[in-house]
Amino acid sequence: MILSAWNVNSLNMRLPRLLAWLTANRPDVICLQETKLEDAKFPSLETTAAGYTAHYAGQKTYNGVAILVRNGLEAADVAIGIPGFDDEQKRVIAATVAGIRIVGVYVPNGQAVGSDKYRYKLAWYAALADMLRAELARHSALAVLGDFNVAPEDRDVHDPALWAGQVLCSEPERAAFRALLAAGLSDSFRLFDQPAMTFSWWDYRQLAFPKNHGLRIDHILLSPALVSRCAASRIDRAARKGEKPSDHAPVSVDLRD
DNA sequence: ATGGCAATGTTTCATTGA
Repeated sequence: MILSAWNVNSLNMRLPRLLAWLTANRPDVICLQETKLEDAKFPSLETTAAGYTAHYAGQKTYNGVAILVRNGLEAADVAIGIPGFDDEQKRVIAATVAGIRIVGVYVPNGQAVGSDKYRYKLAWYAALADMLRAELARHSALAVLGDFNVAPEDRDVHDPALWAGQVLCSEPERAAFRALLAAGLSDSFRLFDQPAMTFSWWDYRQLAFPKNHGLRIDHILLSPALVSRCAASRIDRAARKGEKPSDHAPVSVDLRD
């Protein structure tokens, strides 16, 4: 079973790339972030034609998340948002597929350390941790996938000195991310030996991608029951190449049956 | 084997992203 996540930075702009990627990779489930589409404008016809059933929670211009489930699998108990956390922004969607509780997340960016958006990000992370503790109590098989907007360690940063203390790398953000791990989840990428300087996001500016000036901020977290099934965790850097790429690459895990 | 911001809507600039 393959679970994937991809911040598409506008599903409208990225639909041709997404459909091609689905055809080439055939994940069983893919969580999308930054669809930037109201629900009425979601391209259901196209995702259906590609062999996926889509569940989504979107809004105009910003945010927006979706879970696409390959034909032959059923999505049960679809839920939007973080229970008990009042939030206009569409950033979380969950579903149960093949006995696995899937939570797709688009964590707030935080803009700048100390800003209102930064405080919102940290509050949001605390609410997510509460939600995931509750999900873990109900589901032994839990996968949390998406754009976490945190580079967990310096080895997830192309130039740690440049980024030290900056948003996405600050210690309070890293502590907020580690709180998810402390709840009982593992960063699937670090279950395996990985090449150094492997990233999931590169700025559109300043030749960041060809210079590999990136960050690893897109993650797949797994509960112990899924860690024991996990055979691989990877980032598809090739998807960042070419015309009109998203600034993020898709991330995936392979789970044994 | 890559390329010098991109996407959106408030639209010809401002806002946001990371």
